[in-house]
Amino acid sequence: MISRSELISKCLETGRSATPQRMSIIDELCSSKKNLSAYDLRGTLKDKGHSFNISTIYRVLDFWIELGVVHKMDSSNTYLVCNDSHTNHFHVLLHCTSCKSVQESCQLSAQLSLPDSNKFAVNDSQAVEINGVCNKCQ
Amino acid sequence: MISRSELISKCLETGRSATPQRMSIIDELCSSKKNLSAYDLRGTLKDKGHSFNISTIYRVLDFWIELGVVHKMDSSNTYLVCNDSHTNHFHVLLHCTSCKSVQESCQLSAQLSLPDSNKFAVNDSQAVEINGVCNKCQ
DNA sequence: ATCGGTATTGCAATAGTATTGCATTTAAGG
DNA sequence: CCTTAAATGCAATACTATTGCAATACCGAT
Repeated sequence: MISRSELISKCLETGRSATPQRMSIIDELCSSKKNLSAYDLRGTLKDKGHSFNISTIYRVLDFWIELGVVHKMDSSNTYLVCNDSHTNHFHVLLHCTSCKSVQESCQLSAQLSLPDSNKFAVNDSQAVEINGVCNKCQ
Repeated sequence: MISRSELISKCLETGRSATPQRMSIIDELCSSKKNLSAYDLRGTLKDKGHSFNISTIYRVLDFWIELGVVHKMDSSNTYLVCNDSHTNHFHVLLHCTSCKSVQESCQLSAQLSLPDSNKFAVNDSQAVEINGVCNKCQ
């Protein structure tokens, strides 16, 4: 998982501030075992004494997405911290529809980034979601 | 594009009815040049004299998704008719973030369906979305 | 044709997700 | 410090989706 100092470096590199809100929210998402919705995140943070407006949550999530640190799972409207070293900005997330876990597949990532390159320019820093059943649940 | 009689056959095969609502909604989606949201669909149908409750729209869309005829684009909450012959139920949709067009990539579909098979069982009849810029927009 | 049971749809309330404009506060360099 | 651009708070609103129950339609058996 990405470290706190790496997160701060990423902010500075792009000339953005590592504000308390941004750090609280990413810390919470980093320490969560599972992906969370914006409202989930607001709830758990509120329980810990940090009350943020929902618009702040969304804006901060968008901020970390821009920096390539967070991915949104569109099929469930949840967010998760990208768990690799960010050398490859195209990720495949295997979402288990039974236990709801999400794992990244490096194998698939590598294959997907190559084909069709001259016909369709794949955007950076995106994640595709594939639904299925993980080996534990099979 | 799938024909009206094929659609009806699919209903009968699975013991479901091809009701007027189901046929109107799929007809509208078939004739649309682009993917539509549930509320878009309700709006265009209303303009043509068919007023359906929004819950009916959602239920009918779910019905066609179950039959593998419609895909949902989770990143934009829109729906589109699957434009191939349904021999392969795993589709990759290339979504142009510039012109919003969606095209299916058979090349990618074939690759994605194979790897990791013993570790992660990919669900049938799903579509993955990849954002990028199509060759027209480049 | 009619009946009866199941599937489907309508209704409208409600839940869940996300954005907006503007006021206020904070961060960070000079 | 002071300035100003960036970030956040607020709260209204828009957009997306689901629910429970009543009403209606479909369809096979009679």
